[in-house]
Amino acid sequence: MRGHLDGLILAVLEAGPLHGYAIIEALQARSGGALDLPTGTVYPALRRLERAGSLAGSWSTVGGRERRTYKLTRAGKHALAAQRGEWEEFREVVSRVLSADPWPATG
Amino acid sequence: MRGHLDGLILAVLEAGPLHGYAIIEALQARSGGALDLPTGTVYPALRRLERAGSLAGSWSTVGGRERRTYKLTRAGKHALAAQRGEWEEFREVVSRVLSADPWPATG
DNA sequence: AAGCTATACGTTGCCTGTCTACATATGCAT
DNA sequence: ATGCATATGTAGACAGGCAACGTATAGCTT
Repeated sequence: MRGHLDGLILAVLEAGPLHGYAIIEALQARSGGALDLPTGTVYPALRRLERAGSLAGSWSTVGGRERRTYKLTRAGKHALAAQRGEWEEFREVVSRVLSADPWPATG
Repeated sequence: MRGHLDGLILAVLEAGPLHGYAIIEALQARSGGALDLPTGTVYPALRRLERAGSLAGSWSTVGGRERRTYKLTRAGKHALAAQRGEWEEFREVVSRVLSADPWPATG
């Protein structure tokens, strides 16, 4: 996801807290199946976001299985807003350069 | 530029061959000043693209200064088309997930 | 002549993010 | 017992991007 993973994770947690496995499924669902991120990508990212203060994690046991549920912190919401802004800017710049007319100064 | 740099470089070379320094300036111009890429980013990328067969480089001397001018190869044009396709997909997925309604199933 | 800026090339070495592969454990169905 | 879905995680490799550094010429100013 080339540096945009953090934003995506924060975005799916905006609707409410989820645990890691559910986050992977949520990303899959929201992307229409396009995003199938391996645990080796997502779990470290969650740790990273927690360490950064964007997420708060807590353990619970559901049906004999251990779960670590993450929720957005206030800082996380700000981070999400920032990520959305940065994404818009990034998107615009890349789209502009990528689709620039190959004919310089036609008229 | 997180993995999209190659596409941007190929895109500015679509209009015609340029040397490294001019590529940096072209990216700056096309992005409205947003992109100010350091040489440590661009020159290795050019080498990489040449090694990959997307660019063909040639030396020349202009005004006593050495220049390495790069032009798109046929493979490079295909690579550019592929990059554009990938970008569209990437853009759609990220935009969708990032801007997904926080209210699941409103009605 | 000395110094500065713009032009033009490049490398080295670090940091970060991502992924593959591996490791662990439970519940449930067969 | 075997296998699958659920659920967590780590270790190690790899690649891209960047800051910092290094080299050199042309041209202008002082």
